[in-house]
Amino acid sequence: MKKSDKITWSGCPVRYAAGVFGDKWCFVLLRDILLHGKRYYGEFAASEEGISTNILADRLSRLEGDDMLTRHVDPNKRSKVFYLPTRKARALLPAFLGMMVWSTEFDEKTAAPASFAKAFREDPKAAIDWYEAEIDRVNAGLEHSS
Amino acid sequence: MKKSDKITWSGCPVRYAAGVFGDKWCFVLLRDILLHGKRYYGEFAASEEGISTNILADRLSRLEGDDMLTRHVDPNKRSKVFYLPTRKARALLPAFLGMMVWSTEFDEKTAAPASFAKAFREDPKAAIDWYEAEIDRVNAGLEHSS
DNA sequence: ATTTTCACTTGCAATTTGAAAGCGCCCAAT
DNA sequence: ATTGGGCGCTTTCAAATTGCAAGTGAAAAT
Repeated sequence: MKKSDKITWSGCPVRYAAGVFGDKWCFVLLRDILLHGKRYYGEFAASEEGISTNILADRLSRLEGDDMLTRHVDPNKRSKVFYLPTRKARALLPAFLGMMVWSTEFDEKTAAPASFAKAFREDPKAAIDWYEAEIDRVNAGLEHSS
Repeated sequence: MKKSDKITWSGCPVRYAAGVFGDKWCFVLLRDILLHGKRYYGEFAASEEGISTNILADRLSRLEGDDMLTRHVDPNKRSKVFYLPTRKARALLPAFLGMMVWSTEFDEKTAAPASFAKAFREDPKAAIDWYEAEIDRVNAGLEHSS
């Protein structure tokens, strides 16, 4: 029985969000996909945080099961696999960027430039659109695939 | 050694956020404080999700250590304890409400009314201000205390 | 004085995590 | 045709975390 099977919580939006990505590694994976343009299993495995492969595989399949990612075998090199964010995952961008703004304000060691928070606060929609376009750009080379 | 001691991750805003509240129970506690007006230990312990008291105590002290909450003995009844959200915790409201909007869109079993998401999307600032005012109102009766 | 309330703490079994090794598939080179 | 890597997981097992239940000690109520 997987952890997610036990979470039968339903109704409360915060519980729902916690069930889907209220977990250190899901957080990091979604960041890599939504903000860092990563798509391949190997790219996730190589992340700075050093996720171990058993956890990585578990979280990827959980996110797939939650309709956040779709799994694809690379048609050009069928031993490689990539994951694309669904519309549902992409819709998290505003909340994710909101968290980033929060971190840049309260983490004294933040690596994010102040200009990011400023830009987001002045025109959130423009900032979101910029990241959306990035996601499209990264996906473009992949989404003709099975 | 506590879990938070090991997370020496610094720099990345998403990692920072994950370190502070990227955990099911921290999520739920912050929801109770920011959105449900809960302040007392006993109120958290009685939450629908059934957090066990050892975990509750651990998360409360972690959040206190992360400067999200301050702990206070109730001066009117010194065997009771309450926790107040700091400015840092309150600053999470926009991101939290953003997550709620996301959940109401993608959780088919959501209990949140569609009107909430609609209101937030039409005027995020007004929605945030409404919750801020609620927090002030709940705090008002408590914050003269030690 | 005694019991009850309340905020934790402790003990312990069960679950989850994480580092490392293993496995099977695909592809490239020989 | 065979071999050797690269790659995406899966397995193993010890260590860390969780969660239930019971316990503790201070403060209130009786």
